[in-house]
Amino acid sequence: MRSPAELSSAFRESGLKVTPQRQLLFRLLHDNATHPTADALYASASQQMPGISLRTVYQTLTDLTSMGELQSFDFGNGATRFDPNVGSHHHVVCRSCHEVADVYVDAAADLDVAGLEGFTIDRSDIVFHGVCARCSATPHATTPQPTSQTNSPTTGDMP
Amino acid sequence: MRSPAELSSAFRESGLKVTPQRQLLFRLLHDNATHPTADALYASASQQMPGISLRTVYQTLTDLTSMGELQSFDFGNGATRFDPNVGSHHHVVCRSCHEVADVYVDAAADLDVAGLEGFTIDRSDIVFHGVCARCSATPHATTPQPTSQTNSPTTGDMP
DNA sequence: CACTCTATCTGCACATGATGCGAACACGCA
DNA sequence: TGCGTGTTCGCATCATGTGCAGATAGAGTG
Repeated sequence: MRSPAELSSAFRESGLKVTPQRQLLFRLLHDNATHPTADALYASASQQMPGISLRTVYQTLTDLTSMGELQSFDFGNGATRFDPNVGSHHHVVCRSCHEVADVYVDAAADLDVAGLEGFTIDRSDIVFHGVCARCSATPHATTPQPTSQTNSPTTGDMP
Repeated sequence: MRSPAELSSAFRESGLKVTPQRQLLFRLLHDNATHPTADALYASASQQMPGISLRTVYQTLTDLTSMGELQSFDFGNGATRFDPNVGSHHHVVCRSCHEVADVYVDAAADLDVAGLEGFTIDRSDIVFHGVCARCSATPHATTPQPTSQTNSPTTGDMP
């Protein structure tokens, strides 16, 4: 997504208002690579602006998503996750702590697929499920932390 | 998943009981390519066995999934979908009617991926989003129907 | 066939994520 | 400063799932 300043301009130009709540969310989302849930953003926002409504967070996320400034994903862990990275990329999800990281798949657009007859495709999502380095070291880790990745790359197709 | 008869034997051999409810669900799921939700199965089951509990449907689906007889997927449409096809395959989802179809992706296991450092991957899901033939013809179709696909194949990578 | 043990079924309460609605509020322009 | 309309907020509501406990009924045994 664009910077908070650019978004503010874009909102005003579209006749939308730039409220403190929206500005706060712009800042919290900009360059945010943690793929936060609405609830996580609400928690962060509440620290800087006690009293902000969860409803407003949802509303703003929905608006930004429909404006194309955010992408939303559901990895089956109960809550929708939002990603300000709207470029072409895919994801890897830790099945232990549910941390999400961006991955880049070469030739993802050139896959040879059987069974698409009749469908007009406009988006392809590839999601890798596995265990992150931290959870591999601490089997029962549950608290996601910011970016941190290290060794032992591995890939496979198990379904 | 295996046939109702095979599942019944397998259940008994494992000390699990073969109840009419389970047998009904075995039948409803066998060779079922519609990727039903728990609620959809409950609706089907209720017709043949009025009084069956939604709780029992959920329980049985969970059991079959943990036994490896079913795969479960969440495509972000609100409800988990179940698939008796436990072989290696992927999916295409209609963004209009939410119909789900199986697709087969060549070389899905050989993708060249950047960003997996630190992760140990055990499963890769590829989901194509688009519009099915029926919804292309009838823009506002909302009622999923059994299998039916035809022309105009198209693929892309838009995110 | 009756008996018994125990897995299962069922109904309801509850948890969580998300949305609809209406009144009060405040951004942005004149 | 004043006004109009888009926003915010809080609460009710919906939907998918899960936890719990008593009633029920497989399935092996005598």
